[in-house]
Amino acid sequence: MDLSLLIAHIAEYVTLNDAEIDFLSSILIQRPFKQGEVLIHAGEAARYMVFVNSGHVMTYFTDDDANDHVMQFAAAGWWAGDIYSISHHATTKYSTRGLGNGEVLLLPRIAHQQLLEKFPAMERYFRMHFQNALIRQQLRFMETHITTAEERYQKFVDTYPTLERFVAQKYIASYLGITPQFLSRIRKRIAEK
Amino acid sequence: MDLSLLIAHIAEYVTLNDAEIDFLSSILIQRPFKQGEVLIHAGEAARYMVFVNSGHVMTYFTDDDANDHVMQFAAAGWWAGDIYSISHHATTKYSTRGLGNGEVLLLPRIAHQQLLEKFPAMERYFRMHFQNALIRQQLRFMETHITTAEERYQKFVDTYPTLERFVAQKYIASYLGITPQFLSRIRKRIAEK
DNA sequence: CGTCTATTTGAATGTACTCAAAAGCGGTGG
DNA sequence: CCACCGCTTTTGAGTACATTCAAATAGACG
Repeated sequence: MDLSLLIAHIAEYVTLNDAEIDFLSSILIQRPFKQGEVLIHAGEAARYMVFVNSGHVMTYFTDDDANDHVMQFAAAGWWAGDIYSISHHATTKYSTRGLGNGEVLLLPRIAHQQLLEKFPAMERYFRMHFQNALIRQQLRFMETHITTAEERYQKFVDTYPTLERFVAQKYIASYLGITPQFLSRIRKRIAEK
Repeated sequence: MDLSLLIAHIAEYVTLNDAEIDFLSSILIQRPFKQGEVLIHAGEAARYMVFVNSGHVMTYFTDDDANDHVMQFAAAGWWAGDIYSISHHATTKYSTRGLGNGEVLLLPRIAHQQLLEKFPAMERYFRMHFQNALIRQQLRFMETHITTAEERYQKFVDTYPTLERFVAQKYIASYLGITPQFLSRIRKRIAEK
């Protein structure tokens, strides 16, 4: 199993010893996926944290009118999924789906708790990880207040230049908080420049 | 110094021993504030984490056109302020200001780091705190995508029923991501029902 | 090739914004 | 105590950004 990406990610925050790496490698589950495959289904009890090893995934929820709302796109080297359901052990409202082919590492909920209890370094790692995730989320939130949809789309293209090849525009629209029709018009406007 | 609120908040997640409580009490700074007083100024190096002991505060940034954008309201028992600047030791773009009279506890940046290094329980506490803060922030973000301004205002009133007495409507409007004029119209519409 | 879904385009509509002015409100000084 | 000043809130009119509904076109996949 290839843990190098995850270990590199952790090493940005804390130094791991061999015992920690061994434990990690003993609890993680390798899970390849294909284009469009759903890895976590809404309605399930949340059993796993999801780390993207290669490719991309998206986490989204489906409302009563069967419209999907994308919470997050995650590229290789990112954590994905619905933290709420993991931390509260509740059924999740969010599904996580592969975009293109790739692979995720699944960290079972119980194993995650053991990891945190056994290894202070891992507690520290996740503290820093959540702290930074919160910072990014706050930034994204503030930006939606002060930018137009066109500016957000431009920024999205800059941030995820490869993603448009794998994911339907309607999901990008949803991620940006606009309708697919309006994204189509934005793209037309940009193309005409 | 009254640490009871903070200790109660921590106790929701972890159990503290006397050494931890003593250390906490030795590093925290009590800081009363009056209506409208600015506790953290944008442009400063971020020196403190801010815990609200009584009253309310808001954290906001001021754009080039001198418009304020409210990131967060915090009631007693909440942490406030710009985590980014604390964790990256950068000057902050956000100010934090008292609403009504009250008191905050300031946790100096360095002391916070010592706290995390010395006491695994505190590392655990902040991991859980940031994790939950991230969950709430994600929820708030998704909700802005699928609700109208009127629904968000209604929810705001339900969540912070006392806050409207202390804070100018234009700040509530900013928090909701709308203009003060439009909030005024929303309130009129609701009153007519 | 045919079917299903996604995207594009058009037209009408709605939500929220901008600009502008009036009214309200709170504090300060004469 | 009240008159004035500055700031907030309200109201009005016009506008822009984004949505909805509907239909046509394009793409993907068996």
